[in-house]
Amino acid sequence: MSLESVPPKYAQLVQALQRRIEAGTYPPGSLLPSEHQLIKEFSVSRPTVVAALRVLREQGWIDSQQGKGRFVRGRPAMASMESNRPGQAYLTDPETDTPGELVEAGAVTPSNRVASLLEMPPKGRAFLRRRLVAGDGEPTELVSLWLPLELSEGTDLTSGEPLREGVREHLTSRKGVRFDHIVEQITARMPTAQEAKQLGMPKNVPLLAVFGAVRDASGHPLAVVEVLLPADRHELEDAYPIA
Amino acid sequence: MSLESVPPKYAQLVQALQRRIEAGTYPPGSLLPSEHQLIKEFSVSRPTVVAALRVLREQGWIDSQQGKGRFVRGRPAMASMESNRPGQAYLTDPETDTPGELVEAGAVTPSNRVASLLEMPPKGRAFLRRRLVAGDGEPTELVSLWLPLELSEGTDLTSGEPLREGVREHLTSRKGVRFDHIVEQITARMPTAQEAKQLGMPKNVPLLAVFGAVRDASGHPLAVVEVLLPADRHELEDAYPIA
DNA sequence: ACCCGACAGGTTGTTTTACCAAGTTTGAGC
DNA sequence: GCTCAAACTTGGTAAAACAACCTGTCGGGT
Repeated sequence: MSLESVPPKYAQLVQALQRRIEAGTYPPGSLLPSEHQLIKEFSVSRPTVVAALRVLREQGWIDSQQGKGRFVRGRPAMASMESNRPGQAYLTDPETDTPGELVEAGAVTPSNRVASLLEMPPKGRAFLRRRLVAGDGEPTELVSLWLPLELSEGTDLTSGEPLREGVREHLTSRKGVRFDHIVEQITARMPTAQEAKQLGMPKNVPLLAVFGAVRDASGHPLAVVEVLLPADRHELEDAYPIA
Repeated sequence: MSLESVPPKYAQLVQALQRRIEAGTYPPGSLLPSEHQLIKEFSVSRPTVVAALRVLREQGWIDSQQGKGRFVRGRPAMASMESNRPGQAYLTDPETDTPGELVEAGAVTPSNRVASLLEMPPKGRAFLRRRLVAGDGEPTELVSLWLPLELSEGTDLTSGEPLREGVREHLTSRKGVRFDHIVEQITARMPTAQEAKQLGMPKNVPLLAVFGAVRDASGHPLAVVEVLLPADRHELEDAYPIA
């Protein structure tokens, strides 16, 4: 009983072509062999070849143009670029992984913006956990997490101790909620006196404020994360393909 | 000579099934009709049905399980949220589509940041095209495009006239370059006196500055787009799934 | 000599028919 | 009640045909 099952033919073809592109046999910009040539070389049928080429196109390795052929684009550039979304790290990594200091944990009346992102009434109350994250011994980020009160009950978020697991993992196991996607808003503003003091930054330097509204698959808001970054020391970087 | 070409059958099937899922005919969690049932109902062949269902699965509408069937997951949460990347619109849409005013077009010595993103020597020269984009009769964005000099030669970008096609299309047809992806940096700073004047904004409001380095498939830089937004009037919004 | 259209041959895109393999459920027969 | 075969499901492969599109070549005309 051989446990290793052979992959489908079209998947084997995908791998073979990827290897040739990476090895330079098919350099970027060149024309790939036509379907008919691939059929002959690999002794497979046309649907198999087309299935393999469709995968390669959807993954960004090649481009196809009706009437002309298929062009090599090279290894998809986005493969190794992991999105470095601020706030996402806070949701997945334990607080004990990054040095920092808990500055607030308790029920508050959130700002209108946060209340709106949580889809709660303007003067209602929510749970806030705020943490000053340090890097190289200096404070660098002020991270705030707002939750509906009922989501915070029975969790370790209300304690003053650093979390030993990520917020996402904690809420999933304790409350059974499923994070699905984040709606992110980025804006800039001048810091308040308190924020400037906490972050150890000049008062005339703007702040980058990133709001992340965490939602479940149906779009219902679960939490809001705000990350405040002094603009003179940090910036956001991201990479994405052009359609 | 009917200009409206009919979409392929499998695409029609995709739309029909999407409408039924949205209408609740196929509620989330339920079992979709089997391939055979869909073949009979829509009078198409099995590969056509399979192609449509493959698209739906890749887009996250349904789940499939060999031997059991296909389950409805519901409208994918990210479907309607199109990434609203600033700068991307400038690259794809004709300048004549948006009201605005060309404020600069010529060779300059770019800032260190732009030179670095273009991977050119610090004191070299590049072509700059800068446009003040208006909305509701007020200036709202200052969009700048830097190109290596050799990429600007022989294009309509050097003229003072508004472009009648997108920058990407223009450069692709004239110079044969292929845009592949963008590396984006977001930062905030105070406006210069000239920027504040051009944008009609107070001098004490910060600017959101978005740098987009356009690259080809091999990572070679092709152009840099900078979008300046007054932070009191605009912010960036985006949505993305959590892995 | 030059230009332009028709045409042939190549390419990918879409659809159909057919068959086999593999996983799941059901029910008939023991 | 248990076993196992039949009937369902989706996954994969093969062979064929037509359509749409691009690019040359070969004309004929100017």
